[in-house]
Amino acid sequence: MSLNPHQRAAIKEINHPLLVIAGAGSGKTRVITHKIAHLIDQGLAARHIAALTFTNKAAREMKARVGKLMDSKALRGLTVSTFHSLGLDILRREHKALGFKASLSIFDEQDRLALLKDILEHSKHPCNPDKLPHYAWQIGAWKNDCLPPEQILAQADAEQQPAACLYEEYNRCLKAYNAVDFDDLILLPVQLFQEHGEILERWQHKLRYLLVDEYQDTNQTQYRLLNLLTGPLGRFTVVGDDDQSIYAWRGARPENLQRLKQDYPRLKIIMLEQNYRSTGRILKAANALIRHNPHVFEKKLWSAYGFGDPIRVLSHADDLAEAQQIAADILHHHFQHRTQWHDYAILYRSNHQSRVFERALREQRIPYKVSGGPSFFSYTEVKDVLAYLRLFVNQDDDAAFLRIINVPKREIGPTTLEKLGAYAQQRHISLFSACFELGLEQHLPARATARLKGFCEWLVDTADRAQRGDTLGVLEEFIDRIEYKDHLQNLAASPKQFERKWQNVRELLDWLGRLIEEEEDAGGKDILSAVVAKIMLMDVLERQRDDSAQDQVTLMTLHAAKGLEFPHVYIVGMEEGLLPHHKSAEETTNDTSTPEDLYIEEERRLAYVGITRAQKTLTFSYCRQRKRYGEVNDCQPSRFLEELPEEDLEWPEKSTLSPEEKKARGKAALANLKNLLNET
DNA sequence: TTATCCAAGATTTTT
DNA sequence: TCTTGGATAA
Repeated sequence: MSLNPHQRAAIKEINHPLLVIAGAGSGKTRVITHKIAHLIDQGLAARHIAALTFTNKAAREMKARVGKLMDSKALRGLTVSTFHSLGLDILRREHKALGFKASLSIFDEQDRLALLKDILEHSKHPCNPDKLPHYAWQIGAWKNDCLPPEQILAQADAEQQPAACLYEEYNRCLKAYNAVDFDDLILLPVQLFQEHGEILERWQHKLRYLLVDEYQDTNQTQYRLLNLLTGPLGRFTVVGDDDQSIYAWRGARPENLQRLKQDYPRLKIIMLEQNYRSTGRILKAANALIRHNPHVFEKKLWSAYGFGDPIRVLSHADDLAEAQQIAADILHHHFQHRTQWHDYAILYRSNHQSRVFERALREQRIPYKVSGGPSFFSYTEVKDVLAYLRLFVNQDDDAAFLRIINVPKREIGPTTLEKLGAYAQQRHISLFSACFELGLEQHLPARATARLKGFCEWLVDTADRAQRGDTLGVLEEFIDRIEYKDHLQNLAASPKQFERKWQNVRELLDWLGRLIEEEEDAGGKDILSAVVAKIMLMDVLERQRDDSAQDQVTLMTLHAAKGLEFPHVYIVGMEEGLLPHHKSAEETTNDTSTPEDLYIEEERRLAYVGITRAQKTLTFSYCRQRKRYGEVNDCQPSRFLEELPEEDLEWPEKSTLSPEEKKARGKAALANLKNLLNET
């Protein structure tokens, strides 16, 4: 397909910083990939170009698509990666300037929580242990806003003071463990560049043009990184859509779109409004819905395709009926129109809604896949094995140490660890180092010390052999040696569960094998270290590479659906309280500026994302009653249904209430709920 | 140190 | 309703 004039303009514009406002389905990935090709044609070497995405999947896809445009020789050295991978790359190369060793560990969310808990238990912070998740969230939020501890401590009010102290202590511990968390992968490079002009210059020299996908999802720190890397000239193209910003709750700052105008006066803005995905009617509905949000960049999607079928709105007695009828509807439609199963998607607000649909689809013998859900790396067995690997690479990684020191059982229990921890804390050293200190024997019984030492020696020995060669062989052997398989068998509730867990371990090892090979081919040193760091940044989607080829109905959350498209889309659970979801009382009080409105706006964008996934037909559904946590509740249809053009809806059960009455009811119900939450 | 029971809490989640 | 983690007993 050829490019339209706007797309072509976006590709040719290379002398000004460029913002492309790209509506859903307007071919934004095509713009980025063609622009990379264009830049190379203009004589800029591929190694000076970087395209940044948020997910591994997006990066992979982009790589594949550029690969189709140009031959691989011209693309050598091109960077197409996630923000986090780029950050890791920078950290691994510049670790000395930041005072880290090359063998970094990466802490995930669980590691962060465990570390914070440990800090609270071992030192006398004035923090309430019950609010641990809140502190973890707060620290992440500060890091996403590019605010290091020193700055927070200086400006924190009395209420924030405890969390600020905790933040500082937490960072100190990370440093001591030679570890960074996910947010540090962006924040530390920013700090590095701010403090070391010569290093920044080197990187600016290396990366001379940056392209960013899903720009509306950048947070403050990522924006700053972009700022620094592209320099005052602003050699970048960023592509985004403010209407598809659905990650503000995670620190994304869609206002980064507007900020560009102020920070780069030379900025050019190009709008892509022609949609190559949906029927006119679906776009009309999407435009109508999103008009209810305030806009800085007015845009209106249009399509050269036909107007299409009316949008259906189905009403059901309860969630069970909803699932069964939609399964029946898909079955019927499938046979009537001779479609493929993968033409259908069922989208919902929250994961727990998938259950009842899974059952209904199974009963109708409709093949399906559930996308999303728990990440591969959230499984205990995967985390355990990874913890061992992290320790092989970096023995000071206390989070990993604590995780597996007694897994499988080695008769090293809480009492021993308690004493070891206190000792390590007092000497300001890692748990691993503490095991070898002579002074430790005064605090612990000889048997316990011997066991600890024995384990540590084995660890060093294994790590050594793994680093010297036949890395994968050593890894296979160590799984055997610690009798992890037996451990899983003992732990598992059923043979089936055991099978699954063991399978996960095998899969992890397969991956490691592949990554090790890749790394060896690339001729890198420190192979194990590189591989372990890389695997921490991967996600479950990597596994589904093969799945996607199968003919199955897709079930997923609206969040997960961003960037995808399906001929026939069902958006289910269109109810007040579910699709605008009710927020917890705590969060409501946290925000300062009209939180209620901002919140509804993001929920509306979520609905917008859902609608714009549909190519040919779109069906909404809601329940009059829904079972929640075992309790039956009455539901009202979502206010968003009222915001769609009535003449395009086929809504047989539309209630007799006027829109105003409904809106009032919805608001009242929400207010009521908030009061209830506040009181308790 | 390990096994078992009970209570709390349950949006979304790119890395 | 279901899962997960913490407290308690053996």
